[in-house]
Amino acid sequence: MKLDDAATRLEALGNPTRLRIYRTLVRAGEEGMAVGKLQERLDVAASTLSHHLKTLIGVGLVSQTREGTTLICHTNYPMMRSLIRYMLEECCVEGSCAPGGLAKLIEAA
Amino acid sequence: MKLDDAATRLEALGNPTRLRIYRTLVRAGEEGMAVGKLQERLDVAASTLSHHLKTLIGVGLVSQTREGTTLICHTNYPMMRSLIRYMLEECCVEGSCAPGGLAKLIEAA
DNA sequence: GAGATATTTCCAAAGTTCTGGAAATACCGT
DNA sequence: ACGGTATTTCCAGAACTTTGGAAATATCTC
Repeated sequence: MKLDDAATRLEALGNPTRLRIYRTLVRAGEEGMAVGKLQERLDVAASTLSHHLKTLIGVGLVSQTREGTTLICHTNYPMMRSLIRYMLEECCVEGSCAPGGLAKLIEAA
Repeated sequence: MKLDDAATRLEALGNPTRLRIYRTLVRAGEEGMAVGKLQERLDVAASTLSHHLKTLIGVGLVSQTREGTTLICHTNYPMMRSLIRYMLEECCVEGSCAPGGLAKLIEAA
C-alpha cells in the first residue's frame, strides 16, 4: 500500500462518526447492516450518514449491495487487513515496536 | 483505548505529511531524529513541521527530548501498539477479518 | 550578556470538512 | 403509472485544517 493511500484510509477512520460507523458494521458481521438501520442506531442525519459512507466506500473500507430499496453496508475486511499490515510494517521496523515478538501483540488483541 | 482517542490518533496519522514524519521517525530507530534533520529530510517549512509534530505529540504518538539546542523526536511504540491492537479488536470481531488466523496476518507483515 | 543556532508561537490566508434540510433519485408493490 | 419507502445529491453555513513568513523563545558558547 502506498503512503498516500494509507493516509487517506487512516483519515477516513480518523473521524469519530465514521469510526463508529465502521465499528458498527464490523459488529454486524457477515450479513452487514442496512443504511436505515445504521442511521437509527447511530442517530445521525440521513444525509450526514450518506456522506460518511461515501467517504468509507471511496477508500475501499466499506461496500454496499442493494436489496430492493435498501442498501446493505459491509466492511471490506481485506482492505482493513492491508491497512493494519501497513501500520505494522511502519511501526515494527527493526522489531522495536513489538519487543516481545509480534505474536505477543496479537495474542493480546 | 476509547473510540474517540483512537479516532484522534488515526486522524493524526491520516495526513500524508504527518504519516511521512511518523514513518521517518520509525525508521530513525532508537536514537530518534532531530527536528532540524527531519525538516531537511522532508523539505517542509519549519513552522509547518512544528505544527504537525505538536499534533503527533499531543496524541501521544511521538515524544521529544532536548539535547542542547536541538530537540530529538522519538516514536512512542507502546502507543502505536495500542492503536493497532484497537484496530485488530475492531476489525477482527468473530474472526472474520483474519480467516486464516491472526498469525497469517502478522506473518505477512 | 552578546551572538549564534534550533525550534516554537503568532498571525493570517486559502482550502477542506462536517453537518443537515430540502429536493431528487431509485426501487418496489399494486 | 402512482404512491410509498429508502437513500442519495444539492446547497450552504460554520468550524476546522493546513501552510508558511515573521517574530519570539530557548539554549549554548564565548
